[in-house]
Amino acid sequence: MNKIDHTSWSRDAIAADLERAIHEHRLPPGTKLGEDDLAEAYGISRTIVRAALLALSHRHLVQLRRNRGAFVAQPTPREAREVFEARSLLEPRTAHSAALRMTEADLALLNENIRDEHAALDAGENGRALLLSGQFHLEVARIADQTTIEAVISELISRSSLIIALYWRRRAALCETQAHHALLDAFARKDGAAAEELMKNHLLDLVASLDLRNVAPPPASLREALQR
Amino acid sequence: MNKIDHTSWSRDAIAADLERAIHEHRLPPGTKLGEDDLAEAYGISRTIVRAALLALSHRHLVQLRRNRGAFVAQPTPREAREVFEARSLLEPRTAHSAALRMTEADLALLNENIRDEHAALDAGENGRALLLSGQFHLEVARIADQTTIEAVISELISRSSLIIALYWRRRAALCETQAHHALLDAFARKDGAAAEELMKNHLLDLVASLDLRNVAPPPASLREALQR
DNA sequence: CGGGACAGTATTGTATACAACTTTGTGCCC
DNA sequence: GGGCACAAAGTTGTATACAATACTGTCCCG
Repeated sequence: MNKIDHTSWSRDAIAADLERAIHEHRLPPGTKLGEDDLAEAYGISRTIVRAALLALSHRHLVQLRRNRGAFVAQPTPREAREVFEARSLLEPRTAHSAALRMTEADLALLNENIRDEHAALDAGENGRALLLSGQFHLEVARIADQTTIEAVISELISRSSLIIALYWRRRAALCETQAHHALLDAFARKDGAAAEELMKNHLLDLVASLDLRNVAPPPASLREALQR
Repeated sequence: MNKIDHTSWSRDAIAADLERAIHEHRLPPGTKLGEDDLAEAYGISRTIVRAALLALSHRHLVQLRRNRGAFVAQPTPREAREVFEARSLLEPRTAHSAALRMTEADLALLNENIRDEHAALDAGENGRALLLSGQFHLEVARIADQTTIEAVISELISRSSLIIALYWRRRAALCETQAHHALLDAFARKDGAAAEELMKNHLLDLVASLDLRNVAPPPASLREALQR
């Protein structure tokens, strides 16, 4: 693997870099993240890589298996349901708060985000579109000015990206940006109740677009499958 | 510091041990957690201590300051409000679900928990009582069978303990166990709506019992105070 | 030819050595 | 005596060496 150009990677920088790659589906669920590989790729020692992997494991993006290594997490159907259950408890009310606090600058930012997402979709950059879609939700939490809830939602969004990688059914990504457009309208009107309802339905639509029948997620490797 | 007897402490065991000590207020907010001290106390090298501290920092129980060390976190009044805001979004609905799924064994467990809490209070073991009070809330999430939400609540409860250490006003701890008793009644009746409402009010009471006027939390040390 | 034991290889787990930084103490100069 | 520069001590940050464990391939035996 080529060395990634960067003067000096910190633990957090590496964790963020990996999280982004996971979020964009460049590192699909089950991918092994070898310590030596990563250390060489980033040009540092395993010490920092280990710390970054530990950080990602606390966000449930990486599964650590003792003496076996780190793997990009593979949420089960149950975990997938739970993640969206949690999001539906947090995000609608957060959208409500955000609507009431919305400024012109915030609206412009969200609008730009939607535009970029469209552009990414048109260019066939699905990973980037997914990342931007997540950023939209995160931005809403930021606008609601709830740092703590924002941190929780941030993790849930990243996990949602893994869930989508495993269980996405429809290819119709249009509904995504449309829902965001509708939310933006409600935000522009500072209509908290409408934003709350739209967010709630948006999340329900997302879950509905998943195929969570009890098919086991693809194993990390053929070997893994044989061990069961 | 004396060496704590244990054949071999793992990273998670140390993190759990420290978290418990923080939860019970044996390690008050601002306490410096020196790596050498902990390594000697647990009879292991700094490597594992660092990993445990990193884990705790991800739960916002420990604040890591580069080149300065690890300190038991000192939530700001704002953070305190946000933590209870998050709890009030998650816990009432979770209590609702729990009520519908409640079994006799669950009821017995919760009942025992309340009894222990009473006993601890009578014995003047306030730290232990606080830990048990937190466990009650965590147990509810477990009964609701929502692992993901349970993990989030677990962190919020631990942080709440730090908040209470810093901002607790009333000494009247009676309301605590009374609220838990009322919840238990609703659970026994499998009355989800009542449980949801009781939990909501219980959390509101908790916030109301805090003094979150913008007094800065006590500094980690005299030195810290002078630096500002 | 199949299966199991075993050795070799590769990867992770832990401890430790050293570097970098912060803090603390001392002394000089004004 | 106050303040600044500098030196010393202590603590954290990072890399690396070694130990422990898991994986892979080979050989031997039935």
